[in-house]
Amino acid sequence: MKKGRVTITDIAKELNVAPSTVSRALNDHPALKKETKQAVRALAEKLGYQPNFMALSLLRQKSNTIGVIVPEITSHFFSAIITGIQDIISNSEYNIMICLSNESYEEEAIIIKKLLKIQVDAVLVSPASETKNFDHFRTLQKNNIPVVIFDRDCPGLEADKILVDDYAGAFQAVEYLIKSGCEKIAHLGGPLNLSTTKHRLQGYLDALENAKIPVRQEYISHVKGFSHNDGLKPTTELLKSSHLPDAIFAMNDSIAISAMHIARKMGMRIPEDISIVGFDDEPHSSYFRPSLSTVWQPVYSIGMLSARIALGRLNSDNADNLAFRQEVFKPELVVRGSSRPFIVPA
Amino acid sequence: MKKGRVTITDIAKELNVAPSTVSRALNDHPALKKETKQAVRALAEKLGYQPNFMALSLLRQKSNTIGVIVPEITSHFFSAIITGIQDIISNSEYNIMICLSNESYEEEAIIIKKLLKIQVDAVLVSPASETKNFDHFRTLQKNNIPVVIFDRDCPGLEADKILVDDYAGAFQAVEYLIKSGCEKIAHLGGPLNLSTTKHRLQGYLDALENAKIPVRQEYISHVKGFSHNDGLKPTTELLKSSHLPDAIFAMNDSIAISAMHIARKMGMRIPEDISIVGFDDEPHSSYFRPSLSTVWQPVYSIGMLSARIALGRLNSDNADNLAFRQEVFKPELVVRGSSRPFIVPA
DNA sequence: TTGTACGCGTTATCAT
DNA sequence: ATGATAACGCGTACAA
Repeated sequence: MKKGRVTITDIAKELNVAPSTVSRALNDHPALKKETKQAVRALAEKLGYQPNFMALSLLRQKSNTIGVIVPEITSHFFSAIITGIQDIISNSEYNIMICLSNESYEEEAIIIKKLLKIQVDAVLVSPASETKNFDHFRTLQKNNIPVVIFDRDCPGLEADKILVDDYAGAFQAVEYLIKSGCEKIAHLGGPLNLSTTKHRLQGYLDALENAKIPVRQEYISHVKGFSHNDGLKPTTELLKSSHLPDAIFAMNDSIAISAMHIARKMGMRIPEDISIVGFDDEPHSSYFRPSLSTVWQPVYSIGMLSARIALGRLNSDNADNLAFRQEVFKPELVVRGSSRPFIVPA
Repeated sequence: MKKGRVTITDIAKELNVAPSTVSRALNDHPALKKETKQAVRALAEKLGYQPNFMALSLLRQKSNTIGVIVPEITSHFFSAIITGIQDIISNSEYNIMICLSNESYEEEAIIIKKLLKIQVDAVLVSPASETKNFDHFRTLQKNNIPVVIFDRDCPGLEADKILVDDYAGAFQAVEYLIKSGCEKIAHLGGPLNLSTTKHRLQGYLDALENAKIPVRQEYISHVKGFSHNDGLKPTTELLKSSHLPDAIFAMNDSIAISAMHIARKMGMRIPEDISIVGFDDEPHSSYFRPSLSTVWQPVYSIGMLSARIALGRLNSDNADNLAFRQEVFKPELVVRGSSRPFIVPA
């Protein structure tokens, strides 16, 4: 009796053949007698033989692992993207390793070192909000590891990119607010170095300009964070000012919801006194009262496409020569109860 | 010039020493001349040497990977647990591989085969709601892979378990509803083979009995799923009946929120006409109007403790002999606006 | 103090 | 049709 797992050598000994024969039998090598093949397979089955993944990895210099780096997973946004990635990759030969940067550049850099160490075959990444320098991603590329950027762009970095047209989404949202009769529209934005929030701000600004509404700096604030609690203070300050806005366009649903919360606490009616629009269309947003108007993003598709592109790079031999892909998904405004009704003319 | 990564052999050649010497220098072997050690380390540094993870894995027969299986990650509950797990494990030498069962027994079994194949060193798992047989977990154990069960219990399976006292949480919630004056309390429950929802149902039943309130079967329904949409139909049916309940205890926040939605749609006032209490305390629940009364669970701690216990098994040599741990966290009722106020006497 | 040889499990190449 | 051997990169028992 032998301890440990059963190896091809074990099978070989038992059958009085060479290990290489066993290997060939298991891999369905054409030049092999039917009987030997069958005998080997039968015994392998009986002994519960499992190929040793690490030995193969060492031999092929390939970990069969794809790294995925996201800022966090507690929001529906990233968890849904990851679900999309999983669903594609779990049907491939690859495994996926999910890593959380906690929006920290430093942690992101550490993660990349770790992924380099375990020799991942590809990396999908949505950079931390702190990240301004992309050299750590370039390091991956220098090691022949394909990098796919999703959701948050890295200007200047050459890589496959799956993005969302945040500018268009924001523009559409603010244009709608204007058409519904709002004139004093505030924006609760995010970090300026983040492509997504930067573009949302730009969409807001351009929609105002397009309607010849002057931009007022006191209507724009930059929230330090992405969750409910982070929106409370900025909203309070905004609504305490002498010039009350009649609408708020928030950079995401969580902030929009905390804005709704504060507005109501201060005695304002939604949407009669103030319209509120978010971004992301998180599943619970439609269950608020009033239900939250927001901008929907194809989260699941973003994940699936990112994964598919990564697999494409890994499977095609001439992958290196292929031009980088840049796909931009269109978001969609979803009008609900937190903003004044307005039928866009067809 | 050589392609590929630099290995200890490369360093050895360049320095005219044996590979083993390089290995020893890098591992700070005591019996080695200071100068050789320094020379090797200097060159290793210069060449950017990185130990080959796969070679080490093969040598030690250890993947340094811990598998984590959860039903899904889009709810805050599991994503927060995973964040807790990550935070502990990322400070160890281990990597973590997150796998989604999608509440399916079949997928769970496939995942376990995959984890077995890559020879994970330990597995943390919260079983799918479909899972009734735990032999696939036992298979892991037979392969000397420690299994840590969290949140959802596996009756009859001997393993480390990190659970929550769902019974107490439910009992507390329903007892509170009774004391606040509710008499016709309905329950929107989950699958009966799931320990969590089964215990919540039992807590509900016992709290009623404890108050000598007869149980009415038409007040109990079993929701097929865990998300908002799944709660709509059961709630509608419940509230269409001739015997209207004056309270609903839902098995989780999402279902509670869809119950609030339907109740309001049918013209009921919350909490005047009907009290609603959920379970989980998802972050957005406090922002609903009225804010949702619910039962809080220490999600992050569940994750951290599960990870710590797994690491403990992996690091101690006599781990096999150690008795299995079973930790049960206490949940806590959080009374908010969706249920009638009631001050519990001190 | 350092070099040699072997093994971890597998496959590919060369030989028979 | 199948066996022997080398190689992937590293650590270590043994030899020197």
